[in-house]
Parts: sequence; structure tokens; C-alpha cells
Amino acid sequence: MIKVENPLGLLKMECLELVKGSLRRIYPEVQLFDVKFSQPPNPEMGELSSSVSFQLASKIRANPVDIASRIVEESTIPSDGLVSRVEALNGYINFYVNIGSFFRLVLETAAENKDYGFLKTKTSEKIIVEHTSANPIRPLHIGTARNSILGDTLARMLKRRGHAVEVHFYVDDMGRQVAMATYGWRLLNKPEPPSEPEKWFGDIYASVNILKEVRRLKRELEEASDTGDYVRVREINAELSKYAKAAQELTERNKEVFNAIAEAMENDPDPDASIQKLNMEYERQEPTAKKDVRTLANHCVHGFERILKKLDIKFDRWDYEGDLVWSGAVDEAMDALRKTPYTFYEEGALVLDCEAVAKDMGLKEKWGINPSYEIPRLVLIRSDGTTLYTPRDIAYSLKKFERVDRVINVIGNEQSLAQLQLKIALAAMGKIDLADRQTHFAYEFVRLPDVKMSGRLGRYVTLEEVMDKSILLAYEEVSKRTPELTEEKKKEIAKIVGYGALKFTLLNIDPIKVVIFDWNRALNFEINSAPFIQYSYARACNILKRAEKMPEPDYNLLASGSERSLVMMIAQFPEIFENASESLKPSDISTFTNILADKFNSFYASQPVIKAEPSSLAGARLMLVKAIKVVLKNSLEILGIEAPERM
RNA sequence: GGGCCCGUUGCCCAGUUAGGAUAGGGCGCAGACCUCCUAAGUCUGAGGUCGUGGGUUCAAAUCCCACCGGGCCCGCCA
Repeated sequence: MIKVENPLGLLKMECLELVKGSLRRIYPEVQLFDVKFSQPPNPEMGELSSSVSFQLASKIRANPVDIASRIVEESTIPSDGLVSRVEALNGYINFYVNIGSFFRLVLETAAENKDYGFLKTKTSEKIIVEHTSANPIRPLHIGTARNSILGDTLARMLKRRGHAVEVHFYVDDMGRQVAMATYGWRLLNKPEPPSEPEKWFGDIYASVNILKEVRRLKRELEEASDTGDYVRVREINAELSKYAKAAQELTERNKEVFNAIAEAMENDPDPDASIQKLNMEYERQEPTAKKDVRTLANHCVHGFERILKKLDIKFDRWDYEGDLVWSGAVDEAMDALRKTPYTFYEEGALVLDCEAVAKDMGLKEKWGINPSYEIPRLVLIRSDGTTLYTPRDIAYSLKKFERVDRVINVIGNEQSLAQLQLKIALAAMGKIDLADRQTHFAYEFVRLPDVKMSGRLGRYVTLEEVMDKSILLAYEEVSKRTPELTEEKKKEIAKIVGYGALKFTLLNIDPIKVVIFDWNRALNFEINSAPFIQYSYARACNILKRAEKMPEPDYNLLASGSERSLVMMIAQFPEIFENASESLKPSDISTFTNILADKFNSFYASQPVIKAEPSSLAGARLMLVKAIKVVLKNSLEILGIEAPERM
């Protein structure tokens, strides 16, 4: 057997040779251009088609229909090749494969290679995928889950593509948020957190934030009523009722924490100052601050690790922002920026003039930014000398590039400007090459039907909640459908189905689209395609399990439309994978898999496999099922979804 | 005020990077199918101004321009 990685690629090469040969004979003067092949709309039109005549038509001022006919007339088809005939139709050139040889090539390649489809890159790189990087002050919720699941899938795609991938989690222990949470924890006299500490800390953080904001707004309200600014009064009241609602929700969930913090904060004349002080102490490595903040952050980090592990999402490194500052890496980066002509001081703060950098280095043109857009400046160092998030991220970026060639950051779309400013800072430092090798993989929020999720208001649907419900529902389904299974088996399948559905929901929709989270939609196994695909896989497994022998196949007998389109889909898989991983589009895989499962189910319903007559047809169909099994399994694997042998 | 993103059937989405043949799925709706490899399945049907209006092209959901509706950002927050 010939071993090939990409059977469709071979077929395309052969078709290309045919077209090229004809063109050379008919139009020797025409410069050859890129000829693309696509699948015709229905199987009667062959397996591949080319619209080369249309492109040629405008160049040589001729009718595309005539060009197509001439190309076909002039083509000489080798007798031992993969193409059996060529036809012209409506200006298109349609290629029909030699079923015996091409189907054998495709099915035997796919069925006998468990890594089928994972087409390797010719330019392997070292790549960091940074994802999740959630604030270590609250639980992971369904919004951050979108980040984790996308990031995890990107990493897996790139690994399968042949890159050396490191997965990093950036622990933001240096921001004001973590100081705020630690401040609240201290107000409670730092009790040992209960199990699931990150949920508890999330309540503390939200309590502090809400109480602090309410206090500020009340003060502003007094001022506004004193000056008789009633427009402002109305605005503030609206704000206050928003916080009141959040406080209400929080009290319903965790009354003790909220009340205890409320009481303790009464005694603090200026909570903001206390939080800022703690933040500054942490940055200066004051021992108690260091211990408290790190302890809190680590409780949360361990919680993240525990939950994500259940979804089989793991990290190679956890990079702490604090370490970056303390090691002097941030100072170094800032010094380097200070030496460029693009920074200046304003009221004691160090500022980067992003617009000037972009203008001098032609970055707008290079990166496709609207020339009339003035890029906002970036404050690098606060007037009190402490650092800020984006500048710390600049130092982090440099650190990452010490390890790898390429960096992919899975970060919310709302941080686009910050990510751009980061790249501009790199360019300002003369490291434009690094800026070009850094990708912001942006994704949009997951919203609740009426409100946006918000850590600050303590308003979120936690990831674990969704995971648990998903498994529970899947368990009920399994018990209903296959009561004969053992308890252990039911639970195993429930986990595979439940987590699969959750991941699929978030992977199958374009990351840049806002998702409105709907319990019913996410966990409805009729709507969700993951169980459907998994079920198809289980069916394929079942057929193979029941087939006692493997008769000698005759691939020429795979003549039905559904069989032919299945073989073509299998043939396409390596290029689908290649394209998905090059353009970082997990949904290409999920969509493809869904269609494959759909076609397989139609085939399953209409064509017997084991009992097919003659036995050479059964043999060919068994090979088809075997190949489908491999492709379903491999595409689910990329998506991080398990494929159950039975359901 | 400026910048970016989204808009496809009652609902949720694919297709837009790279323009090509009749715009695809799913849910829901109307109906059909288990003496036959698992019905988490299959089949049939109804349902569409691809946000609107121009333009480019032999050809536009896809490219360009303007506008409308929604989201995000423009902080010494992250």
C-alpha cells in the first residue's frame, strides 16, 4: 500500500497537471496563475471542479463556456491515474475520480493510520499559547470557560500540526483586584477558606467592591444634591440601585461574608487608601502583604487547576505577574522604553506616545489600522511609581519570547486596544519582529440573558455549576436510554457526553460573536451536536465490533451518493485540519465533524454494512466505516471531546 | 465625538480570510419510519428582501462606499 498523508492533495495535483497541460497546448502565451479546486454542488458533477475558465475569460476576452470545452477536449487522461474523466459544464471543468483507485487510496490511508488527518507543518515552531489567565479572586465562570476551551483547543491543534507548544497561565496577582480581595479577607481576620475557596473569595471581592462603590456614590449624591445638580442626582440613583440589586443577590448567596465585611468596612475611613496601600506593599515585597496576597491568589489558582483538570485542560506553566515585577523584568522593559524618544513624563507619570510610534514606523499601514484613527497614549508608570497592567504585560511578552518563536494570547476582545498598545511598545523598543509574531486571539463575552456577567458585582454562572448540571442531565439521559448498563458505565458515558456538549457549545460558534448563555440551549442534547457526533461514533464502533470478518473489498461498488460524499469528506479531512490550524479556527473542525456525522447517519439508515451483498461490498463498506471512525475520533480529539465506544 | 466588531428563515448558527453552479445545518412546526448493524437516529414538507441603499464584476451573503440597528473600547482599572 502506498502511504500518503493527504490523498486529496494527490488528486488535486493530478487535476492541476491536466489543466496545465491543456492550457499550455491551447494558450501557450498565457501566464499560468494559481488554479484552485473546489467541490461541485452535487455528486453527479464529479468530485472536484475548477473555475479556471472564468478567470481566463477576462484575460483573453473569450467565452468561459468555450474555454472550458477546449480545455476538456485537449486534456489527456493517464490510464493509471486517479482521474477517470473530465467534463465541461456551464463553464466549469468537472473532474470525476477513478473510484477503484482513489477510494482505495483514501479509505486504506485513513483506516490504517490512527493519526490520519494531522497533516504536519513544514515549518515547525515553538509556540506559547497563553489562555484563561483569569483573575485569581473569583471562580471560573462560563465566560472564562470560553477562553479556556478555545485556548486548549488551539494548543492541541498546533501540537497536532507539529509545533512545540507550551501552554501558559498568567496569574494576575499584582492588580488592584487581588489587593481588594485580600483587603476583604483581612477584614474578616483571614479565616481559612472553606472548600471551593475561589467561590468564597469571589464573594469577598464582590462585597468589598460593592460596598466601596456604594459609599463613594452616596458621597457624590450628597454633593450633587447640595449643588442642586438634579440630572446628576438621577444618574447616581440609577447607579446606586444597580449596586443595591447586586448586593441583594450577594446577600442571598453569602449573607455572613457580606455583612461581616460591611460591618468591618464601617471602621475604615478610607478603604480605597487601604487597598492602594496594600497593593503598593505587595509590589515592594513587604513580607506580610506578600504572604497574604500570594496565599489568596494561590487558593484560587489551585481551584482553577482542579476544575480545569476535570475538563482535561492543563497548563505547562503558571507565570506570576508578581515575579515579573520583583525580578526587575518590568523595570528593565520600562527603562528600555524610557530611552526611546516616545516616552514623556506628565504629572509624575511615565507615558508612551503610541500615535508617534505608529506614525514613525508606519505601523498603521503595516497592520491595517485606519490612518485617521489616533491611537491613544499609554500610561506606563503611575505617578506613585507603581506599575500598571499593560506595561507589565509588555515585560511578560518579552519573557515569553525568550522561550519561543510565536505567542498566541487568548484574551477578551475588549482588550484589543491594550493588545495593540502592547505591540506598539514592542515596536518602539525596536522589536517589531516580536510584535508581528504575537497574535491576540480575541473572543467575545458570554452574557446572561438580561445582564452582563461581572466579577465586580459577583454576578456569574460558575463553570463548575454548568459542568455539574451537564453531567447530571447526561446521566438522566443515559439511564433512560440504556438502563441495562452498569452504574459505573452510565457515569462514565454521562461525563463524556456532558463535558462534550459543554465544550462543543463554546467551540462551534465563532469566537468573535457574543454568546447569550442559556441553560436550556447549552444543555439541550437535541440542539447540541456533540452527543449526535458521539452517537455516530458509537454506531461506527458497534458495526465494527459486530463484523466478524473483513471480506476482500471492492471499492468500485461504493457507488451511491452518500458513500461517495463520505469518502470525499474523509479525503478532505487533512486539508480541513491544515486550514483550521493555520487560521486558528476550531469551528472549522466542529462544523466538518458535524456534517460528517450527519452524512454517516444517513448512510447508516439506508445501507446495510455487515450484511451487504456481495461480500466485497460489505468489505468496502466496512473499510468506509473504519475510516469514518478514525476521522470522527481524530476531529473530536482536536476539540478535546472524548469519543465513547457505546452510548 | 472617534475606532473596532456583529447583523443570514419564528429561534440559534455555518458560509465572508481566498467572489463562482440551486444560500446550508439545527431547534421549533406539519407528517412518515424500529420483525433489519443502537430511534441521542432517518426521511418528507412548509418557512429567506443574506440589516438598508448604491457601486465594482461575466458573476456579490462574500469586495468597495454610505446609512440603520446592536455590542465593545477610547482609565494613573484589568
